[in-house]
Amino acid sequence: MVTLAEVAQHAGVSASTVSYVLSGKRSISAATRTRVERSIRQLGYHPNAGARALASSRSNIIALMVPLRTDIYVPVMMEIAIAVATAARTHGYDVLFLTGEEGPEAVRRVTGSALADAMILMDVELQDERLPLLRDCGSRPAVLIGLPADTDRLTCVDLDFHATGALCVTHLASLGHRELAVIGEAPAVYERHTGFALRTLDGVRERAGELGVRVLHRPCEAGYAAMAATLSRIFDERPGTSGFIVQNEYAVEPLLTVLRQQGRAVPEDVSVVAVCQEQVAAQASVRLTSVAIPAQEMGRRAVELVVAKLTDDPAPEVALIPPQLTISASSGPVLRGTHREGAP
Amino acid sequence: MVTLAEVAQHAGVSASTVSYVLSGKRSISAATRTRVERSIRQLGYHPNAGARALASSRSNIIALMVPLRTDIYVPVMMEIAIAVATAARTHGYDVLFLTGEEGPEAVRRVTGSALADAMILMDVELQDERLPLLRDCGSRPAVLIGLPADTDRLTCVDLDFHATGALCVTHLASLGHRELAVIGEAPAVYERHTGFALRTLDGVRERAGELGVRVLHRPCEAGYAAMAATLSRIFDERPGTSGFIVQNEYAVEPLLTVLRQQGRAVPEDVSVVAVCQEQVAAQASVRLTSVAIPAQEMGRRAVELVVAKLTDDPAPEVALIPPQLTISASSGPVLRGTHREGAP
DNA sequence: TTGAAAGCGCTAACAC
DNA sequence: GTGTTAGCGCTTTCAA
Repeated sequence: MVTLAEVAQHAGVSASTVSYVLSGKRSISAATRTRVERSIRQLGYHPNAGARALASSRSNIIALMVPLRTDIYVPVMMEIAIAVATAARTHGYDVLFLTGEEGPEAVRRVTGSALADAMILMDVELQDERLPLLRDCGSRPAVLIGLPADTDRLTCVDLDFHATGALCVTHLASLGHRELAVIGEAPAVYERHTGFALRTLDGVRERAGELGVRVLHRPCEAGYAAMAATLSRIFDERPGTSGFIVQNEYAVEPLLTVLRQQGRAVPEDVSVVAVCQEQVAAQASVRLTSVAIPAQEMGRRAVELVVAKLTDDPAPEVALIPPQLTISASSGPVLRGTHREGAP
Repeated sequence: MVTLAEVAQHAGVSASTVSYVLSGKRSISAATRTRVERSIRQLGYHPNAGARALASSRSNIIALMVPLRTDIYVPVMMEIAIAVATAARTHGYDVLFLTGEEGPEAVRRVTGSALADAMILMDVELQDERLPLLRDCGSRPAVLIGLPADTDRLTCVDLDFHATGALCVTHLASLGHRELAVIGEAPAVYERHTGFALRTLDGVRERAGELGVRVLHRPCEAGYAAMAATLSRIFDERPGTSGFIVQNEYAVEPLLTVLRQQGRAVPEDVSVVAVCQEQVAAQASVRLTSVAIPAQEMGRRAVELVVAKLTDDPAPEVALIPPQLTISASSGPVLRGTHREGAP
């Protein structure tokens, strides 16, 4: 293993000079810098991470806590995780991959051992048990991807799901739809008070109230059978339903398929607006009007906020990303008054 | 920050005693151990990771390199990653999350800086450019999830895809199918010589040769349009095709849908066997006869192998997991000689 | 069964 | 612009 001392000797300078060439924390003459850099390259020197962390009390590691659950759509989680890792590297950080399994204990362990300089948490619940810990140890900054109920002294990034819900309703209402249904995430997601699902619903209801349209909300498990059952109940209760908002990637294709089987054409008979990953909207059997989950941007901004807090020390803030509606083939104006029962 | 020295003082023992209580590397009297443990708890002590890494030259971190690509099914990647992280924790390791983006340079960086004690690589290609580096620095063990062309001095874990391909053919042939088609991964996956896709194909062809059945292989992009085109070509070329092997999670549902649209009933007219994640097989619109990708087991075994190499120093080995065929509703005996063109 | 002390490789004052 | 040096907090000989 090549050490800094060996590089220093090889270049004929002191250890601190090598260190400063590496960190750029003080000015170095061009000649010295060149010499040192050549030695580094020739010897294949890599600074020892442990030593550096010990001496500087900075590990250059950001911990990322991902949920273990798979009822929230996995590709989005992965897209965020990869965006975090990629963005972190551009700032000189590596990413430690923690699963939610350990719960709050992981926060204690990682901050306590100075393993990571900061944390990014995904899948935050409204009353998350990890939050008190994060609020305290202010020295180790944290950024949440998601929005808890109380954001006091917390930094958060998320899609503005409230605005997203409202936007979907506005779009459908503008096409003339007066009876809407929200096909939601699996019941478990609501039961554990996941912020994004509830906030979307709030936005939907608020705007629906303003515009005088009716809304029915139904959580939905993955799969075709579950979807068929859900749709039956919806049309039983509200036969006039003509607009769907679906926030559940696993439910998108089942929804389209079951509607087709029932002889309801999209968008002639019913319109569908999805809140989902862009790829899902594009590859569905009907190209979907949708609000995309900006996973990459969320990951990238989380890193930027973390790095900012590590560098300066700005006030906590909540960064909400405005939703963008992409209008495509699954939504259109109300065309027919009645649904042709049993039509092919 | 509480240090080991403070714990020692609080417990009235020397620093080394505290260290040995923690590591268990020498015997400690029950009384001393109790006293030290109490102090640790009272003071909320967590060993400093950097200091520990520096002194012991072990970081207790395993680096996991995940692919950036999303043409291989993301939920499987995530399942493996989570299994790795979970298994690693049970052995006292944390996981560093590296994306393939940096390529071989990441290997150099992580091993050079002693950031990680070992590496696990996913999405290995037949001729992977990271392999030479791994073979060299023998001190830092590596385990591949996947199988490159040359496994000399390398440790690998993977599903036995060759046997998987053979197993699928055997099953379909035993049901009387004589003309098979393989719906494969996206062309890009084959073009970059990804081992698992090619090995499956080898297994399919070998067994098909032995059993005298014909096989057509078609890579397939995600989406319904691509699938419709692919199926047309297959049935044009081999109208008698009655058995499908699909190895592409993104293609599963499109395949079933397009077959249905063409009036080909599953399994009455054609049988389908999938090589895919268990969840996909279970939630498809027809419950699929399939060989599951044992993602969790792969992740877990990769960690076990890494830990073993870190502990003892066993010879490199290749661990292939035998495939398990689950017979379900999508495969059955050949029933009809001819396909009813245009039937509903 | 325990303690004392010498590093591990690097950073960052403090000197010049 | 550069060198000297005192730690950072832990592990692990060596001694007792």
